Amino acid sequence: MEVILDDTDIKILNLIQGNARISNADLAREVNMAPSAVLERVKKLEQKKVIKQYNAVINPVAVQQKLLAFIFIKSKEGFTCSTETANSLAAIPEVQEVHHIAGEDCFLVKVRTADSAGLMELMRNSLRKIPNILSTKTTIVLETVKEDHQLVIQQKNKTG
Amino acid sequence: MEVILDDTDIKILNLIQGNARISNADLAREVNMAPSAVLERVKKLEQKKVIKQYNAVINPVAVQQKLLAFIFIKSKEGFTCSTETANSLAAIPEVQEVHHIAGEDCFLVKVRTADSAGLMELMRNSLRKIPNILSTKTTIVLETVKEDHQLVIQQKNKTG
DNA sequence: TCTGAAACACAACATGA
DNA sequence: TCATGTTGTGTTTCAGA
Repeated sequence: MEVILDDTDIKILNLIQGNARISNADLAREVNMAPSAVLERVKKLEQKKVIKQYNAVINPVAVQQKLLAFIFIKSKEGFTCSTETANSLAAIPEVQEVHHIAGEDCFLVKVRTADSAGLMELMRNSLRKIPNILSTKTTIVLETVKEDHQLVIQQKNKTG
Repeated sequence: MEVILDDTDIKILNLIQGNARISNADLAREVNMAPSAVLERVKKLEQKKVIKQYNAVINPVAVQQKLLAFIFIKSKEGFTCSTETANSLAAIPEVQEVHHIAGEDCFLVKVRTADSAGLMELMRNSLRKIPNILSTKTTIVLETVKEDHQLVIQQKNKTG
């Protein structure tokens, strides 16, 4: 099912993606509509899964999650990269992202742990237990300059 | 400044990170406190930047952002990896993440575009304009199995 | 740092256009 | 799909412990 979004929807998405706790009343003021109409649109966007979730972004350092790493994983299935392996990776709480990628490796995984010892433990315990993993290649992040998951949502041309 | 979080704070963070729009009243019920006390804690967590932001997570496909890629970037400064280059990368709206990484390459960048043509355009226009970039190595994501930025926040032992 | 109370604002729903 | 109006609930502030 294709979702059709008009300019008002896009305006709402752009406002809400950077400030999920904006009140419906404020949202209504920003787009010059009645609150009830805006609420209806937001509910519809949630229902259609255009809005997937509302997250509070927490400073990892404040909660003792100081290490960030990307791990490239090669699996036995080679080209096929079974969803089973992918799901096993996804089930690890420290794993924030699992991507099936093009190229020699099968998966790219983003993990966050307290420190290098935590990463070691994760690799020894959680990863080792997943069958079909052939090899891993870990890239440690020294410093994160930007980490923002807001999308660039294009408004349609009003003259188009 | 070190931030001290007690178990109530951690409970609040765990609740709010998965549901940023939870009402303060519900939050208060969950932790068995008066709404005013919870509000005070949340405000403090925001002020201390433990909570950095409230985001709505938007389905990229619904807003025509179908391509996800990771780009490894080698820069002329080699080992130093100037913050200037990092900031130039961070300034590109399609760039969601910029990490300074250990190893041969300098930066790992996560980008989201409409399609491969959009990625091509980004590399030709935005990246080409940044001096000091020596080479890039792009990894295309075929399928994202998991993408969740919630942290694993550990509660302290009540018996400790 | 918490509770409790009180004023105000908002969310949510129904109705009708 | 939107505006208006009503009701119940939530937010926010303040005093006091």
